[in-house]
Amino acid sequence: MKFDVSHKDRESICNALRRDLLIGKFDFEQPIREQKLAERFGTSRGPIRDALLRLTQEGALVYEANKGVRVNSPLSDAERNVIVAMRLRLEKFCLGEFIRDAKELHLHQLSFLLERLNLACESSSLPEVAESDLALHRYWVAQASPHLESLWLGLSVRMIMKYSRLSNYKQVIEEHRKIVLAIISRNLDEALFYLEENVR
Amino acid sequence: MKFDVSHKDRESICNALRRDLLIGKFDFEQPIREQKLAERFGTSRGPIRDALLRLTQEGALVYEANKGVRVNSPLSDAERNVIVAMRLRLEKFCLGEFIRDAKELHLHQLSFLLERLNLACESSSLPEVAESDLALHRYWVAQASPHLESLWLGLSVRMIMKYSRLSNYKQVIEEHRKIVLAIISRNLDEALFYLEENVR
DNA sequence: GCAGTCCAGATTGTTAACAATCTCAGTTGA
DNA sequence: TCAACTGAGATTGTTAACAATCTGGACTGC
Repeated sequence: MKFDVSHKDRESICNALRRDLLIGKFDFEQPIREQKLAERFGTSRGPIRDALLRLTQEGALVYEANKGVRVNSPLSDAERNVIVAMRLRLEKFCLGEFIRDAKELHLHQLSFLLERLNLACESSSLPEVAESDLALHRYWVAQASPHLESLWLGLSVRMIMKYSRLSNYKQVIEEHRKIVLAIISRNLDEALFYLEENVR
Repeated sequence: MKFDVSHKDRESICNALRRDLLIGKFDFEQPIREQKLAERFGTSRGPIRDALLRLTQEGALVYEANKGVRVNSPLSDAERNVIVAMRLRLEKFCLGEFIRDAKELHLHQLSFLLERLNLACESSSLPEVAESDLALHRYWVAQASPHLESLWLGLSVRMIMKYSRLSNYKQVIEEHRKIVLAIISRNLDEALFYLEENVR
């Protein structure tokens, strides 16, 4: 397993921008300029365009011909409800598969990701909390179905951009601790219950 | 080698490739080469990369670092069921919004798209049928919520790539005629019923 | 004043050349 | 024999230059 901390490849650029969008670093509707990002990441505009195009397809940005991309406008409450329902439908399926198939190694990895979230909350770093939160959920999704992973990511980012209720760190930790404990004891119903409580 | 000079902008390239993928022109797992597509569309590799990246995010293709993209592997039945459920959740919401807000103009446009599907079926052209089918559904989704349009597109493409049951043209026409008639008479329950019958 | 025109700077769109990486057949040497 | 190495060709990754388009403000003629 390898970790990419460099900020030079496309994946890392995309992740860094996604995190900025998640924590509300940019305003809704704000235009995003390629040249500025190219300077920030120390590359040419090519890889930047790749990352922006990808975030556009995820729904975080919106593209207009010959005008580039800007941050997408916020969802209506009704639209957000639909997205939440879709994410829950997807993530519950993955959680079921995960609990059925997870080996000891995977459960241990879950504990590790929970601990990472714990540390992020204790240091009160919003970017770290947002990323650790997503990474934990993403783990069981990716393990259960790589096919559905990028779809899940788009839904989650779009959800969180609307209401970032990650400010109550104590509650964040408590909710995820309940989910992970239920998974480790392979109690599907309990895990689904706490997942719904956390996501909705 | 045949040139597709009528399709030069990124959107058109993406649409042309998506149609090829929908009708099964490429095998699952088959690698897609940038240079070959660049020659086909008469452009350089830049715009081709944009289109491939977008189709990757939609889930039709899959990317591997330094190896390019290949056609994604087929979904399992369980994964497809999840996708179908998500698409229905999304499209039913949009259909509700559409029936509530549609003006005479929009209903007329619906009739036009239905007629286009009709002609495609009569000429037994699979690419045309696939495209007209998607265009019809896409219309009420886009009218109801531009925010959700690209999400819907990804779900639909991924669904259809697994089972292309578009071979029974007579049934395709009949199913969509029922949906459109229900929409025009603003009968939501009936429209939702026929939509579920058609999608699932 | 004001609608219309025009220009210059800013920004995105495209291209070709080059760099980095992968693939795979052919070779080597134990 | 066969595992490991090697190198040429194929393919993707990146870059800088150039083309096309948009934007905003100054200018013009009325």
